[in-house]
Amino acid sequence: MQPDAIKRCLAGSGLRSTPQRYAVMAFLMKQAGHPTAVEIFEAVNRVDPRSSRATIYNNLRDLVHAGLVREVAVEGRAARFDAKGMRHHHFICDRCGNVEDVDWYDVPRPAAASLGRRVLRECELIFRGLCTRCAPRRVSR
Amino acid sequence: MQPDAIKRCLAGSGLRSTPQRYAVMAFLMKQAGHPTAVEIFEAVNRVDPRSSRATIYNNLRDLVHAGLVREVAVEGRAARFDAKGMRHHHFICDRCGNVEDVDWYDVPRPAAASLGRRVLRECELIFRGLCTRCAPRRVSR
DNA sequence: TGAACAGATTAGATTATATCTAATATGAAA
DNA sequence: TTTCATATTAGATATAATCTAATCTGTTCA
Repeated sequence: MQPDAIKRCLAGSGLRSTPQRYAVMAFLMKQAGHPTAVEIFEAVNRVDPRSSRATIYNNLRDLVHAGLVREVAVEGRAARFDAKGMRHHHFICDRCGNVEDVDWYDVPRPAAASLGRRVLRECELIFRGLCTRCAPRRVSR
Repeated sequence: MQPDAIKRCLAGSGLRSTPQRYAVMAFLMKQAGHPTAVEIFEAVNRVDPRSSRATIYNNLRDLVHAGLVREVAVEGRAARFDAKGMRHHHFICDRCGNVEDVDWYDVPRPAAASLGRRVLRECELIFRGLCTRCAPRRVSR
């Protein structure tokens, strides 16, 4: 069990462990950034068991549905994915579309009255602006 | 809201007032929901000056860039748009993808340390779950 | 008022992203 | 092992958005 945390993780969510699915999960867990489906496709195929595009998308859908992976929609660009490790918020760059993590802190929930009959599953806080690479260097003044 | 207000609004953002652009803005301002680009395309063309798909997308891009309209990316679905009227948060339905408004309340900003060199423009709070139509009806009353 | 022209519009092609199909293969339970 | 529900595959298809290059138009200013 301890030798393979990923397999346990998949089994615990009722997902069969296949080389392709395992590779996607392993890649996302060791990855610091927030790759797109195509980037994941290329990365896992660079190693070995060749995964088709459909398999990557299928597995990402299943992993998101199982709550192991988070999908971040970015307007005008491909969605990005990350393994749900430590809780965190997301910063999306206006300029390059990159997604970066921001330390997690608690967010106040809305008043019951403004939710009405809606069933709240989660609150997501997204920051927008210029990411580390796109922000202008500070100029002494 | 008088028709002139829209023209002033556009001019104030350095945007020329054209029948097509005006129609997009007018539609979004009188619209309670969060239509997709295609829905806007169909709605404004149902009235009169025929707008091409490209014009709808161009104008939406310009209006978003001018800060008059907000774009909401929804994973796996088309983006949705609304005129920035009163500040509000968004609720995205897990099941149908609909976007609904939630009363606005202030969100605490992250600590400067966790932003680093990043330039923060805005904080966006997104709620997820089941929308009014998709939530199961309450049994007891 | 009416040129002039920067900016806007157009139809349709193109690109980008994601899903579907149906034939085949495989993990894991028994 | 055998079994079979589940997963994978290549390629086609669907959907969302952008691009192209020809044409048109709002606004400015003489």
